[in-house]
Amino acid sequence: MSTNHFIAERVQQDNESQKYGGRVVTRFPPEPNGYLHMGHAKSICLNFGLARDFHGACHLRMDDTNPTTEDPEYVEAIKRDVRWLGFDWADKMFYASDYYQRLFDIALQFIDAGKAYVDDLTEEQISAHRGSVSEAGKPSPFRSRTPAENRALFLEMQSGKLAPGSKVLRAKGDLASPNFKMRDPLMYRIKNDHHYRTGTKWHVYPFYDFAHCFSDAFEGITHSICTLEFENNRELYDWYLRQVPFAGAPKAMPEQIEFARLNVDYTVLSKRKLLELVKDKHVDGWDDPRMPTIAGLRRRGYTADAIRKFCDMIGIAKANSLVDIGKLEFAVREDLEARSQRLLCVVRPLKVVIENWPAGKTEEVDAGGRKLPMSGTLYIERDDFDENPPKDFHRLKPGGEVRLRFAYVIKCERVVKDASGNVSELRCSYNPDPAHKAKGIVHWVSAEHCKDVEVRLYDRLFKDPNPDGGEAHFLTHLNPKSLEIVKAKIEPHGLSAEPSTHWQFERVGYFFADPVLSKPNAPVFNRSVGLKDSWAAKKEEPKRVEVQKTHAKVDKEFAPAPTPALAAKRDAYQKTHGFSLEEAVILTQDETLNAFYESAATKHAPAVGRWIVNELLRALKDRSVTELPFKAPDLTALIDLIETNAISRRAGKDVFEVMLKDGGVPSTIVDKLGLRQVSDSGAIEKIVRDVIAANAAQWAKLKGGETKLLGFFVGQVMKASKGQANPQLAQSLLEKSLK
RNA sequence: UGGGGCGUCGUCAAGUGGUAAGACACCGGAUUUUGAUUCCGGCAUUCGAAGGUUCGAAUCCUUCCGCCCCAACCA
Repeated sequence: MSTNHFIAERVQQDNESQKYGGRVVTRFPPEPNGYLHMGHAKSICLNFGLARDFHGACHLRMDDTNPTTEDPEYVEAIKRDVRWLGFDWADKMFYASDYYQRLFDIALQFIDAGKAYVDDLTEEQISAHRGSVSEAGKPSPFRSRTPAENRALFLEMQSGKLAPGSKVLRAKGDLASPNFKMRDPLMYRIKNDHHYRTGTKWHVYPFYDFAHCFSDAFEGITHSICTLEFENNRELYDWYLRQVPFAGAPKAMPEQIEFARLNVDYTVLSKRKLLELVKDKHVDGWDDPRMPTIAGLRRRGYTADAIRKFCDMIGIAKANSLVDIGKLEFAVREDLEARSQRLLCVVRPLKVVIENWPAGKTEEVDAGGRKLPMSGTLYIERDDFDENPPKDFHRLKPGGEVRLRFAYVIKCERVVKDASGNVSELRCSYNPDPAHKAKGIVHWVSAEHCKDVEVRLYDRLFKDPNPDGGEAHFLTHLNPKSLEIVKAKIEPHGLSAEPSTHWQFERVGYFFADPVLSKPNAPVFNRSVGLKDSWAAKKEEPKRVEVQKTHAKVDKEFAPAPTPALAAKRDAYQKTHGFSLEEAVILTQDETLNAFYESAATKHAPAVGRWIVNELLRALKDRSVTELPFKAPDLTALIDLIETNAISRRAGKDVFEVMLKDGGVPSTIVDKLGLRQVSDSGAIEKIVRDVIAANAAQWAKLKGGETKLLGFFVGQVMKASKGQANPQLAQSLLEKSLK
């Protein structure tokens, strides 16, 4: 797993700052309510990969807080799949259900502290009370119950005597928060179902948000990585943790980091949908080779190495994306290419009789180490013969020649057809000279010696690249031809294939001896993936739609100035200092910023204004200018240094960074940093010469006409001078040297 | 409509003011008794759009556009 993504970077930073004392603990937290799929593989590779690369640990935790949907079968499947993918959680196997008591105690703490209450509202009422995007939530009439009352009620919820849905425990959040997750989140619900691990001990079960953050904290997780849809939950994650005096909080609290979940075209990756496929028998179980589950891929013949390679290829980022399934297939082919023994197998046989073959003769031909029996009657692939072939067809055609792989060249003398006009047999002759050349090669088996074998040709489960995407239900996109079972003719050696072994059927694809369907001497082969077929691609007509980009011009809209006085200034600034409308708008958008500008603009007003618009705003983000460690006159002084050419603008930015961080007087900072603009052409000329010498190859390219390299050279000169050179001067000297 | 995110090649994805990485796909060409593999070469004058700041912008500022997520007693 490569570790150059933003999450690894965050972990690295935390290590450097010693936020967790150098500890790195991640976790993979599946809920045992279904089988793991490719999306989980991405998360597993990420979490275990991080732990490995940073010498930390990755916990495997069953996030089992819902007795209704969970099952021990899934726990076993999950463990098997993680292990198969090549990861080891050592002794770090955990269950959220083991934390029920601790979680319950924390809930009691919330209650006693007046931070949680038992609510009798119905589900619909709670929803209605939550408010909307434009209005705050309304408090539940039960929000003001006393801690004692809430405690008694919560204990009663746990007694088992209450009906599910009759009461919930809620945290007192912020009903006015723009984040719905904060509007009195639910902590516990009543469920009287049997739990697969705790049986009937519990009648209240914690919700995800409440259980997950504390589970992480209990285990000392440092980086709690989840998918994008939990971004809104992060505020609540942090909030819950801060409410309880806890080891590490708030400084070393686990941090939740989100990344984009995996989407792959021509398939679905949601446990709910996969469960539907299994339950409604659209596939043959969770490990059906058409399923994108780890178990399905494994049975299809995909390897753990290939899946890990695929996860490496797609990277980790925050943009929603739909990955081309071809990438997975590439990873699979690459891996299988190296590890598969070769076999000759004719999937759709066409009989070939070699008329000049000596009657009754069997010859053993050498096929790279193994022997292949050859006789006068053969099978070749139906697709390898075409009566009316397209241009560049290298295979068999009437009167044409083709080489039998590892054997002789044959020539098609006659085509035999059945009553309905279908080609039933080819009459051929062979050329006994093994050195005789032919353009194409074809695989074959001897009719007399070959064996019948069951081959399962799997194709993508859905016809549509994005079965989840459109209006239609995903099942309507099911590919009716996702499985074709054929009886193939295989060379005798093929029968010895042990279950779970990988093979390449030459010119056809990679196949896997099915671990459950195969019998001794009767393997069943699953097609893992076909060979890359550039001939098939060539036959298809090119289809490429040019997308015309539209360059629409947009008019800017600005909010009116907050006060008439500011509105007046807005006009005045444009007239007196030559500001554009948008610059004037920014400088008059609020009183404080405007006051800051006014008191800084005692000199070089346009430059001061532009600096505020383009530099200060970036540094400010959501802060106010009053929080800055320096005052308006300091900014004036900085601009003065730049405008009078005492320092370069580039150096001015460095000074500004220091001011932002520690405050201080610009001229003092300039002295401390040793920044004085170098406008002496002799000094710059020397730097220019050095830079040219050090980058001879690029210089040659620039001389050759790659003008964009000029910027690169200016940059190098700036760097060499520590930002002190006058860039215009540097550029003109470079241009002069160019001639 | 409030909030949280995200827009870089057909598809993923680096890039953090100084030459637009890499991979898949695609297109050549070489080698080949698998139209596979391997090898070599080509593939973003431009980063959602438009303006601006700067010697220099994918990166900083402004406005606009598009997509995803959030008002589950699921996780």
